Amino acid sequence: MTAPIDKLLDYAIPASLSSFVHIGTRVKVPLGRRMVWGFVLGVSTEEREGLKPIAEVPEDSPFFPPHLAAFYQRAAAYYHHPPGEVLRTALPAGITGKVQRVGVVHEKKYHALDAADQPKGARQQEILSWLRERKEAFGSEIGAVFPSPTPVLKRLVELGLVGEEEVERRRDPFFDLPVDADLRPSATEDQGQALAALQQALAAEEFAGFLLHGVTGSGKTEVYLKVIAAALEAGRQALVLVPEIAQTPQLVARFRARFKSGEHSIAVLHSGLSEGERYDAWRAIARGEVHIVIGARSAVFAPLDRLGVIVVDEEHEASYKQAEGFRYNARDLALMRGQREKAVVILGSATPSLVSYHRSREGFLQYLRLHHRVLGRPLPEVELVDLAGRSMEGSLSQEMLDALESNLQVGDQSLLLLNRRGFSPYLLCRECGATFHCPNCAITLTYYQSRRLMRCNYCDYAVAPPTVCPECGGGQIEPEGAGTERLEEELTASFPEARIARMDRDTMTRKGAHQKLVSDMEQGRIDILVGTQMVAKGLDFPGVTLVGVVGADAILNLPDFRSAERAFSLLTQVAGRAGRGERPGRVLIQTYAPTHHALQHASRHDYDGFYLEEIEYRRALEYPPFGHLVNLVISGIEGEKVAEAAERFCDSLQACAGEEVEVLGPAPCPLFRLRGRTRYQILLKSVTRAPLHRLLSRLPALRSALPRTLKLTLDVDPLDML
DNA sequence: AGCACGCCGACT
DNA sequence: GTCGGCGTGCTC
Repeated sequence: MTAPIDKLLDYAIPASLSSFVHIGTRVKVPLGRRMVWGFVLGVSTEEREGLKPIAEVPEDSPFFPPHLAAFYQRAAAYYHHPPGEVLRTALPAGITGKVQRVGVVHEKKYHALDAADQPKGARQQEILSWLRERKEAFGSEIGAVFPSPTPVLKRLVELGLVGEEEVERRRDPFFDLPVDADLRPSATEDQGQALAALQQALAAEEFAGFLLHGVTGSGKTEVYLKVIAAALEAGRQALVLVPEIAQTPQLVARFRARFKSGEHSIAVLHSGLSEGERYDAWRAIARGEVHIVIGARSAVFAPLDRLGVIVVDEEHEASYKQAEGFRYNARDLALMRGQREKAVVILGSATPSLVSYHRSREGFLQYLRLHHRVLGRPLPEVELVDLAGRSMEGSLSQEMLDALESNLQVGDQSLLLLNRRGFSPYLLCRECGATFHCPNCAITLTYYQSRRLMRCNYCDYAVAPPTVCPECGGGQIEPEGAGTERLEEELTASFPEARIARMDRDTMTRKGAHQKLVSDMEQGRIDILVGTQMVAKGLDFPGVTLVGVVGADAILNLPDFRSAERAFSLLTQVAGRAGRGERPGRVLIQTYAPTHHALQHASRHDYDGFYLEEIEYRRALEYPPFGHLVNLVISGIEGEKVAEAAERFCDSLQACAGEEVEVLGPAPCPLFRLRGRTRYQILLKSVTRAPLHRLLSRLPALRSALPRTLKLTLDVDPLDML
């Protein structure tokens, strides 16, 4: 059922429906007093008393091939999440709700019949001879050549010269987009070696997991393209996961360029699709018409039947983890799926997650390295700018200003990273020190000068900034610290002649905004691009020779055991944006902690050095990859009750836990209040997974002791614990 | 989730 | 004497 019920329910198959009910079919069934949508995960011929019958099987079934039923259930079991909710996440939206919001769209398709007759009308002759040439065509295709052809076609059908049929039409937003020219560079030596290993594994038709570790600009995409071509050649299919499609238009464009010929169909799944487009893409995949699926994390559930290759690009990205509801990690599920379907799984990254790198050293993943940038381009030189003891007027040091100035002089582009949205992270009363907090969340309100408001970045609460301090009545309320909006303003003041643009969640909301900014950068219409971590990802601008990181410390200082890893990875990624063209790049990182190991190793492009140092911290604390974590969050409106219940719940967990599982907490979450709810967390830690899963399987029983007004959320393998 | 049941206070 | 608040339990 698409309801949060922990178990699967059994229904009788009425004789009249028996030939339509298979694994993967969508069915309407009675549940209590209502009718709900469900999906068939298993079929049995055994007779059983007392089952309610399936009420209806719609025409658009089946939705997924039989072997995926087991995969979905495995995912549900691993994350201890109700199978129905898993299906709701996995399948396209709009088919499981009360109202059927999407449906099949039909279109007329015409074909010339075998008849020598010529019609009398000129228009009829014109269209018929065109159609005889083409053999068959959709109504819309004919309409594109001849204006309003429908009445003419109707007459031709009546005359028996043309046949028509209703066919299902796939809504495809990429259908009309122009395709770039395909460049097929020959493989470098590194790429050749990686490809040989991958193709051998593909030919073996067994599961094989790879970590493709290639510095930025080393040509990982070309490796993906070539392996996928080999898989298609062998009659198998490919699944490509990317962190966020909207941010990787260049990658999608290269796939479309390479596989544009009619024989291979690509489906692109992403959050920007309408429900109808998503539904159509899903159905086309389920019918076996699609050979390559490119998509964000939920594409890991796509109903491909003969998978040969799964690519997880930028595997270290946190966006592979769904942060609410069914909290799965698409990278981990991709490995699970690859094992079940005997596919080759490639995790690609310039900065692999510590966990994946560790798994490659342990032998679970085969390690492939691309050492060099293509065309022998050098990695940029990185300098750390120590801010300690300086007084700066704005956010930028003299070194940074000088570097920007000289880059402007020679006409090169610069990229500045500041991982903070808005104008300033908070407003401060100069007289009494008051700051302004979100009433729903334990966080200061970010000040947005352009819109004259203070906004919570977590719950979107917004309010006009006060002109007098509500605490002391003083009138000196000023922004403290800087976000991208303020940085953009500072730059405009320092470099009035420069063309400056900003890229963050606030400027990228309009449809096509991202595309426009990318093309402006590519065409050299921007001198300085300011942005949040968005600018660090997936973009390839050959004109950028200077990258500046304005506040490295904001990334380092999050209260999370992974903050060093995240900082190393983000800094390395953004540094890799410099010098991808003909001229070498340069990177400046401003920090108050220049000796931090993440910064030191990032500045030397030394992944292994970082790994060897960071892995010892993890080992000492039994954090991943040495221990496995589950984060339990108990939340509710009334803070007192939550604290009390969390305490009691923790005790009962402790009582069940046994020796191997450590139960830590309860502790207030770093975001103690979020969207009006008070939150406590309990962390479970274990060196092996089995005892952890045993404890979690007792959770439904333990949960019933919690008051129903409180919510318990469960996060297996959490990525952040805020 | 969504629906029914059941137990308490406030009203015609 | 009944209407409706929400805490609790169940759904093949």
